[in-house]
Amino acid sequence: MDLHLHNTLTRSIERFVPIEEDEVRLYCCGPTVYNYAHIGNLRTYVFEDLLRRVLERAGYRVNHVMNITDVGHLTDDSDDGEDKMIIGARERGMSVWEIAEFFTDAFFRDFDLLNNTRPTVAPRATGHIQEMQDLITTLEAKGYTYQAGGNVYFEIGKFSEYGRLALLDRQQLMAGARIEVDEGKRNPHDFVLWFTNSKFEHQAMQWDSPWGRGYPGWHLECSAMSMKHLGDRIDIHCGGVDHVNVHHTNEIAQSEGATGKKWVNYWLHAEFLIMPSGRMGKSKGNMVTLSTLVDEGYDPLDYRYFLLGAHYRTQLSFAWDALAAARAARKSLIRQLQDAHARTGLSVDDLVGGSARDQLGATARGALDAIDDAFAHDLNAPKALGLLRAMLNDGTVDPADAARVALDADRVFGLRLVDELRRDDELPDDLASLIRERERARRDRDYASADRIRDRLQAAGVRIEDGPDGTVWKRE
RNA sequence: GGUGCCGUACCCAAGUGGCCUAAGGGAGAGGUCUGCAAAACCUUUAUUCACCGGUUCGAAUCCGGUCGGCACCUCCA
Repeated sequence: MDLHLHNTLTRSIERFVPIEEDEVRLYCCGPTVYNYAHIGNLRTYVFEDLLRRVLERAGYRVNHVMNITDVGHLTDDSDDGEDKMIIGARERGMSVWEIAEFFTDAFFRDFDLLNNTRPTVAPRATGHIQEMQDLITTLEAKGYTYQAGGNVYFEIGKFSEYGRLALLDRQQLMAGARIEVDEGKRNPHDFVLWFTNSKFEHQAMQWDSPWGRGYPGWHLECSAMSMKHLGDRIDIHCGGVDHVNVHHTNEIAQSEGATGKKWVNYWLHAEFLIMPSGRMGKSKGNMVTLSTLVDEGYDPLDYRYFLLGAHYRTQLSFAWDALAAARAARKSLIRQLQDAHARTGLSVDDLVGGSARDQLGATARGALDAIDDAFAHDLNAPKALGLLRAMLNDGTVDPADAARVALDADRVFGLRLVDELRRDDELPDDLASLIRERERARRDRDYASADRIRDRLQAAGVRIEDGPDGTVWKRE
């Protein structure tokens, strides 16, 4: 399986070649834990999970690091901002440490509900203050920094490659277009490596440092933790597109400035989920969380299916209609799979285990190959999903083959299709006897009783379908 | 001002120059089945890819332009 991925560095799709033959070093920008993740944030994590699953399918061992940023960051980049963690803490009446823990737990709950694979390591920024300070010391020794107004800055003018990722022209950058210019900066795009408390008396999280008591700048943790857990050079770094211009651009400057080596070989960025009112954000008042979807009666996997229906590099508009369509589509996919399974008479384990490619019929094998090709071509999940549906619609494919291909492909889709089949394997005795009772009633043409029993089963989450071959039941 | 993305059926959406007289899903319509219901299944819905030029034997796909939508350049996936 030859992987091709879109690299933001070159704005083109490149063949993926890892540094080590069998292993991939993957760093994903994680959450800042001062509030709930919204479904826009979650789109990026589902994309990263897709990437990870495809890498593993291609045979790589993935060392996947995702940071938890539990240090507050300013509300904006000017020096008079307030720490987001403090705002969150004040609003909820908790300490900043409690806030961080609370929202980290909430984050991983959503993460799991979407069936994302947990990272190998999820390091916390507050646990890496020393590493960040060491990084500053290194940069200082190499002449990339200066101090002004109590803060330590990175001087972008000293890093000749600055802005290459974002294709920024330094002459064209609009200084202070939308933000206050920090008087202390030599260049408006210089950024803070270390804040001291000289200007922030209310900062709740502070640490001693060679530059005074304070806290780290917000780009620093990713560089420091990536280097600590993955080494000086990594294969892939990913995050949302909004990070290209500032966050990742600055991360590159400080990382490569410190090591003198090329830091990241492939940059992958997920496009945004867009609300009808524009970008989602707390301040815009258009924030939707996974809990919102669940409260509206959706399964988190309906949202995952919705996301899989669009390529990660295209903006996706959120709409309740579209989510409802995804739910219906996921249901019908499960139904097709259940039917295929039922026609084989095989156990679920037989179908999961025996998916050796060369034992499949030609059509099924061709479909599986095409699905893998789609995954390998810059993670084209929507195409792969279409191919899977087309194969399931193809009446000439042996049902056992169809089920095997579906379950195999689902190791990448992550829709828990195996679990859906297993749920059908057994029915509690009381419900089973109700079904038998209803069958007798129907034989006796006592349709009133039969309908009453059907309603009871429905209430218990079991749907009854009377077909030409008898009655079958399905879990709702 | 800079940097990108996008415009494909009623809606979402894939499309890696010829297998595209364009996947897949949703919704709609008609039908089969059925005590009823539900589900399922079948049929059906773009000779066309915003528009105009160009390159090519050949373009939805490449190039240029026009119109329209969106995002980033503020912490923000």
